Amino acid sequence: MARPREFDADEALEKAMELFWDVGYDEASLSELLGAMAITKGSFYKAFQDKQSVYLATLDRYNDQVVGNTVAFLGDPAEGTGGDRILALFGRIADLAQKEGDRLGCFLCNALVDKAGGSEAEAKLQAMTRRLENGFCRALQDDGLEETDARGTARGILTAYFGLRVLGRAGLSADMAADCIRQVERMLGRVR
Amino acid sequence: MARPREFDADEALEKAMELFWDVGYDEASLSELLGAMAITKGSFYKAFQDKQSVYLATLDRYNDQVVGNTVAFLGDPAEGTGGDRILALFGRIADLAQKEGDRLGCFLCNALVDKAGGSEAEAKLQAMTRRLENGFCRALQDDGLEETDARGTARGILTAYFGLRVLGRAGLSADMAADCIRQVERMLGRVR
DNA sequence: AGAGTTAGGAACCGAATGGTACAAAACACA
DNA sequence: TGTGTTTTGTACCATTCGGTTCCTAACTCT
Repeated sequence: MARPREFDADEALEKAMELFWDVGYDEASLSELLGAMAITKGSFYKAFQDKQSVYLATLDRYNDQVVGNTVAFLGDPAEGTGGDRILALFGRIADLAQKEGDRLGCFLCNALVDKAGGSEAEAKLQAMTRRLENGFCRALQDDGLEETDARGTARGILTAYFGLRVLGRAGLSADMAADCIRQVERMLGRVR
Repeated sequence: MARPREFDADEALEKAMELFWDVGYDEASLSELLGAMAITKGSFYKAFQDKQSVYLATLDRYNDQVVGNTVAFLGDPAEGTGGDRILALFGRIADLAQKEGDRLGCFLCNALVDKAGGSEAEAKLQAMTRRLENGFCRALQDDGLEETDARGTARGILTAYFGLRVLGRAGLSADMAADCIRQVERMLGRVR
């Protein structure tokens, strides 16, 4: 029984996430943020609390969507063995990074380095990291590895994952990516 | 034949590097920078050009000192085989990261994610990355690996290196670090 | 001691920062 | 067609940003 909102809050949050993902928290000024979200200051502060809470919301969004999809893919038996899924994930990331102009990297990884958003953001990021680790771990367990072995290997793979995403943001070359993936294969016991 | 400088420019640059290392480029405001360097604005702009050129100078400093030392260590036969040196380096990093309160990570890695300082900074960072890769590569060649094999493995190790440093900045646990190192051992062909 | 030169520090600059206040606009409902 | 409610946009806020100006202090050399 009042004036309806003229923008889609979810869509605006998506745009905000893309900006934070690209340039980080501080470098994303409020005016840039408003431009990306295609709303004005009034709507912004009416719909959300402030810049930081929008940042936290985008972290949640990344967790729900990107991390969620990734973990789901890692746990999907239809995509082959656990090892197959892990390698496929790395292949996708490498392909993405090689594309000219795509220098985003991983929002989780970038945000971990950024250290913005206070302790609340840090807690979210650690939870996301654990979730990713568990995704790798379960994929390995699907291949018959016992809990402790799978955990250890999963952590090694998680490390390689973050490393690859840093290099992707730095501008990864095709053969560099191929070499990285070959090492992941070695972690999976697939000697080549 | 004039008034001498009251501060050590090299020492001030060291402090500037520590600040950029910790919080990144944008988050390090000029006043914070001046506080860390223990000089006032007049001296700052007299001795250096501006904030960005100081940032670039700290990147050079990191390259000269930290990256230089690391590569020197990797190439020092007195420290054991090439594999020994690589594992020792990872062990040192893991120990450092586990220490409570040390959440700096690697300046090179942080700066790669930060994407600040323009194309000049980017060129320096890519050069540093290549230098590190070559350090790993030569260490592996010392163990008898041929050029192409060493190159591929070095890149995998470089990836693990960056991943470990991201996790270190995120707050690495002791067993997480141990698991990561175990995977590096696997890359080195030392099955365990 | 005096001249010449450079460092230091404070005042000042416009622009941009994140955030607030408020009036006008646009709707739902009676 | 009002009436009440919420959104929207604009004007405004103090603060901080990186950077400049300029005068004084401190030194070296003759």
